Amino acid sequence: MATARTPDKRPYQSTELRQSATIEAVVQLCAEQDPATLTTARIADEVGLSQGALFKHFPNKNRLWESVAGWVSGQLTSQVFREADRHEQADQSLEAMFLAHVGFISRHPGIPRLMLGELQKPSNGPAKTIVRQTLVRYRKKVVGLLQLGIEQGHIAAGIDTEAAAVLYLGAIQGLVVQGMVSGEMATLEQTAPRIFKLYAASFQEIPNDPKK
Amino acid sequence: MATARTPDKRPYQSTELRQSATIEAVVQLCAEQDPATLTTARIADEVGLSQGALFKHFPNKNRLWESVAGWVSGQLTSQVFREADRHEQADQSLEAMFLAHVGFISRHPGIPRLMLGELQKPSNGPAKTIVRQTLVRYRKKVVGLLQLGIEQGHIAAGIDTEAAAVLYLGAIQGLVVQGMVSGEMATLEQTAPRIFKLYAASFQEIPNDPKK
DNA sequence: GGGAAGAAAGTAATTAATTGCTTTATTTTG
DNA sequence: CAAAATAAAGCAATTAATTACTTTCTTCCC
Repeated sequence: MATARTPDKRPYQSTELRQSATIEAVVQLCAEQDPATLTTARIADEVGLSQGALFKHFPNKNRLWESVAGWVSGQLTSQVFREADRHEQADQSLEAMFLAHVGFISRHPGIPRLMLGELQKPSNGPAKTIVRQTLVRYRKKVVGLLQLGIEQGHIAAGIDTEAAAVLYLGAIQGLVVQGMVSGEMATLEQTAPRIFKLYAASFQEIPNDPKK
Repeated sequence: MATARTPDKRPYQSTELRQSATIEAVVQLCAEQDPATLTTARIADEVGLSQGALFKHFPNKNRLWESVAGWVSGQLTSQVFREADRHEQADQSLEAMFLAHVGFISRHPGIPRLMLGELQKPSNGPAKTIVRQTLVRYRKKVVGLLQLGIEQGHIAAGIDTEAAAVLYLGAIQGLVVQGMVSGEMATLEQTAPRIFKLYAASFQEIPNDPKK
């Protein structure tokens, strides 16, 4: 008798599709809610399922968080690193990475909350490990680019590359926190170039050589 | 018959003393536990009270968090700003602030978790407002010092002071996140000078004037 | 001063609500 | 109709807050 209540949405979907839809729903929800307070009921509601149905696609909540962390790590790494590989000069790669990273966050405002929330957990669960390894890999990439830039002669030779990598990630962090304080995550991309320009000034090869 | 079990501790204490003891216990606990998972029972246990007794001194949990946020704000502001006022040159003030801030965090490793945790909450409760206002005031202080430094001739004139203030806070953020990733909050003070040196290079007045 | 009177501070037990997760029942599909 | 997927109800555990009651400290009056 009663036909489908949501006509355009197929009521039954494969576990694979439900999983990716759930992960994206979590990322979406984190943009407006503290991840720690996210209940399975709220998540299920966002996907369009009942709370119990969620556990047909994920064995438990922890595994769901693990999947979310994996998705974030993969997306962030691929999108940012890809942008870096499109340039020859290391300093240009760094700038492209920076802007791509900020853009990614701007498109998914919940991700800083997600990653910071994981890092805050004292227990070394799988999700936290994924986030940590992602950051470690990211920092190594930055250090590598800085050293390449030194070899290319575009970055000052005597620079503290480890510190510069920390400051690089810190610049993004500061931008994000500033966005959280002001409540406007939308204007991030607007401010990002100004921050990077200043950051780059800290290791720029000073063209004070008036040999000619 | 049985005398006091803890001889040197008076069993009954004033609400005022219990309040400050509770606040410090929370700050202490945040160093090893996610603030969101802190229960009133755990806090009461740390203070040495029963769970119910806590509500003799705080009307509810929210007000307790509000008090904690106020304490953190006051301590951070007074300790860091005091250090800044001990120098004449603005660039020296900035460095002293930076190191004092890192030292304060190093002494209370739970505070970044506390502040970030509050900022992550979407609701604009009193505690979040306190944290936000503290950061806003902090940033204005940094901007003011940067402008003073420009007037004094120790900081490059054409600098983007707003961006430099964001990068200043970002440098601390990056240091903290780096500490959380590596799990060692103790080595913060050791790395801090390297980060600040690099940061300062981004706006240093370039002594490229070989007039003599 | 000393001793009731009462305020303040403590405990243990209980409450209502919420949580992650499980189980039962219903519906849809091939 | 049977298998598979979903929805709904239920469960054990945990939470902040309240209760009823006891113990300690303070105060005030004769």
